[in-house]
Amino acid sequence: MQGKTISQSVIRRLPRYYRFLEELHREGMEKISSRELSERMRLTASQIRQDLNCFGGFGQQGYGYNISELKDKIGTILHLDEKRNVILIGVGNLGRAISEHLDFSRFGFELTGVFDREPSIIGRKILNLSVRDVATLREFCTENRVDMAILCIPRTGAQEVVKTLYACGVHAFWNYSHYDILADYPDAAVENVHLTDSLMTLSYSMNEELCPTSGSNE
Amino acid sequence: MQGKTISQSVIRRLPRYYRFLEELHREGMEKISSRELSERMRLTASQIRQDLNCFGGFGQQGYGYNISELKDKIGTILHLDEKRNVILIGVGNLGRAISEHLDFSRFGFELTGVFDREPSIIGRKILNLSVRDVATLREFCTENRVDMAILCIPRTGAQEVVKTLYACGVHAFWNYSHYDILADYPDAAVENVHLTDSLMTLSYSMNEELCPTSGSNE
DNA sequence: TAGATTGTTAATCGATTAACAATC
DNA sequence: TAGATTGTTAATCGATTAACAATC
Repeated sequence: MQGKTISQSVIRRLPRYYRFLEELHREGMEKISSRELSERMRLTASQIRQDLNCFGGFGQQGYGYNISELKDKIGTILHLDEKRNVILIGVGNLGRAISEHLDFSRFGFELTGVFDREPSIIGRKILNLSVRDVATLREFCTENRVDMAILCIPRTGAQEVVKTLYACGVHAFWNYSHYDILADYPDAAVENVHLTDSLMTLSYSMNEELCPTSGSNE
Repeated sequence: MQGKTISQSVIRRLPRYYRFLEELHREGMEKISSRELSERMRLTASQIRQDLNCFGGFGQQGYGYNISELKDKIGTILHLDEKRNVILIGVGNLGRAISEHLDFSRFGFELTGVFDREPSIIGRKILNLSVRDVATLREFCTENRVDMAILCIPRTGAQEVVKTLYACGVHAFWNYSHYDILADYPDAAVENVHLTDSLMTLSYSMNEELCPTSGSNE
């Protein structure tokens, strides 16, 4: 379908476009030009048109872009309209927060299984699901379709769990652990969330002089 | 001190260097060459040397880099050795998870205040801190030094809170809300964490054919 | 010293921006 | 039709990679 492969830079901007378009749609706006969108998103109109044209001509000369239509088009590109089953491994603070805080269904995901290895946690309820023993993971994945796994466990546990999951055909991971999945499974779909990296980046920038005007070149 | 400004691409790689060096240090390794580090991190040796040389010559010809020393140098660049006070706004699932899951002290941060607006939550304990009424935020920030705020509240609440905080001199934000702080305060130090963007990116990549070998150019 | 590996300059590559013809 | 704004090509910019002289 797509002629060329899409660069990572473009892909990483798509969710942001989607969020902005969702918001504009909610506000009742019908159309928008690349110029106006560029001002709101603080990027260039050129970039927006380039990005969108990776996927086809979604706009109309002299008019702009239909917001609702464009939002849906990007949603389709992101596969948000497909139903996928997700399981969560690790029901600590983070796992519980992610599963209860995020509305997965907005993105086509449904949480269908929740696992932990702590006996004291197994059997508890998370949303409408009772926490299963991670020892039964293989069994669960063979009996149920699982499209993606969220890993909220430490690095060591993650390696073991991914091995099991990958063997069962689960090749997509939302990885909050620091285990480097791609090193072992280069063809897996992996999205790493390194909260500590983000915190360190902030740490760097908060102490830099925030004076873009001071241009001493000596 | 620094001759040139450091590009965002370089800065974003620093935490990852730090993590890898920490791990190598823990494993007891003493020195490493840019080539070996490049293999472990899956990037080029050139890039590593370029990146590090933005901040000075940390290596030694014919030898490589001293791991412990380099780790500390990068830690200093990231200001991880400075003590900063942090407050958390919003003690829902996410706020609680972040404050209890992450060890802030590893990065020089100390959590000194926790706020919410829900009467049912105010007064509860998070770590060793009892949750304060967000109405007392201004008071707290004038009486105590606050270097950074973590925002785990919805967009609407965030706008209000940032206004108060910014006026009190808090100019750094770890922002889990979808409120666009930089639009209103362009000189603030902001690190946005958009978990949903990450999820959408994964959604995109998990359905792409993961066949880098298939090179049909038609 | 010879070997290894950095620091740094030059070459390449890719991503962003600018420009403008196409077209609604 | 005239005006607006896209889609797309060309120009620019920045980041990555390669190469190699400096040096431990």
